Amino acid sequence: MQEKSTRTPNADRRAMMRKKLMDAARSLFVEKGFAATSTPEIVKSAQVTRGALYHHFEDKEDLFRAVVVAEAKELRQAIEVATKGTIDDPLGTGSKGYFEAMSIQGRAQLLLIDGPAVLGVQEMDQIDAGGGRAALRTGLITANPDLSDEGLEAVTKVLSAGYDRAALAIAQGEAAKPYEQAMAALVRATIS
Amino acid sequence: MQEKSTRTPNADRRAMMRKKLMDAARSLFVEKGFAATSTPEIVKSAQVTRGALYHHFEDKEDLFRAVVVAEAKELRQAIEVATKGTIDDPLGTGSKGYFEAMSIQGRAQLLLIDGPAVLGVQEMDQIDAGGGRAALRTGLITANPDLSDEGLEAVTKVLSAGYDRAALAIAQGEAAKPYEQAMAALVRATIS
DNA sequence: TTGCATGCATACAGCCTGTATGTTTATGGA
DNA sequence: TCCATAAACATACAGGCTGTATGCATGCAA
Repeated sequence: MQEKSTRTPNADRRAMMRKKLMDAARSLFVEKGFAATSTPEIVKSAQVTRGALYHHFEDKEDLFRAVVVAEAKELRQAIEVATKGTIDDPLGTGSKGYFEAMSIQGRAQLLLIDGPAVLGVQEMDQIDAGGGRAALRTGLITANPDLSDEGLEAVTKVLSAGYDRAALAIAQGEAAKPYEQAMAALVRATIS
Repeated sequence: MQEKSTRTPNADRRAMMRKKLMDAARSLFVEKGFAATSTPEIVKSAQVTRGALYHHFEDKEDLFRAVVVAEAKELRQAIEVATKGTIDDPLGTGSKGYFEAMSIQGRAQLLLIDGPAVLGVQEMDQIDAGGGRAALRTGLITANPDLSDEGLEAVTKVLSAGYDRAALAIAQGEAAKPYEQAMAALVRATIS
């Protein structure tokens, strides 16, 4: 009479189930895209039932959102760690950190392609808040405090877009170096 | 031996039906996105039946592809027209033409967000071939023939990504000028 | 211990997609 | 002109997916 000795407190249980679903979902979303991934597939991969999924998430999109938010958070933290305590060339360091963090399998697809399409550009902007773009902006300002405040936001956004496209190209198998150099040159030109 | 039928069954009729479906589809895709648009909605809006849709297009994705390809073609032609016969500052002219062409309602969403998500980054790259990016590259080379051939492709891509993000931001209601200036500055820095 | 809330599984209704099948219309040869 | 045929389009159907409703079990608090 082996009682259920695995009496996991509800809070842990909840976190574990969410993680299990999010991991399975992430994997499938990356592999086949959001639209082509069905909830039956996800729960089968996670070895639970759709009841669990819809208990923990509002709907399929909400699960996707959770995956993307977690991904954005990891990216943000990776950049933070990389740039933490760097005194000289924070832009170069941050750039390196960004490319490295974005080389994680599926991350570019999730954050740059499916995210905007499924959640919308506006919401993805929110989710990204404080991510690479913010670091880039402070880096630019630090390197050249004279940068006009007026256009700074726009410059930051388009440069950040360059970084994103570079990361995506690299994720698709293109060589990294030309892109790293291209972005470095653009940033250098911007702050001088 | 049944030889190849050379008959041309009502070509005009065919073109008109395709256009009617593509127009209705474009409108709904822009309004609600690809995934949230159903084929019953599309054909209702076009005042035909799903039979017509599936007669002219393989599936919903194929219809979307047709819409996107047409959109990309219009963009390309608009840029061509704008830059045609410009002697000085072809980059500035092309830039202006690009932004103007990208201000068409829904175009940025279709080409920059839904396109890559639905058709994939690779295929969108094909579809865009000869579009703004090609014009940008030749413009860069013309302005400064010394640009290293090695990294030119990468530079072109990240700059092009900047243009795209700028166009998207403008399409979302942000002011155009800061973005136009930011891109002009980046391009200037690149060719000098 | 008891009653309730939470966690999860099962069942169901509605919609959507793609295909198969039927009907009309136009075309080009006889 | 008329007919055979392929294209154009409409209708019907099968399977799958989403989200919700419902039911049972388990942890928790009183």
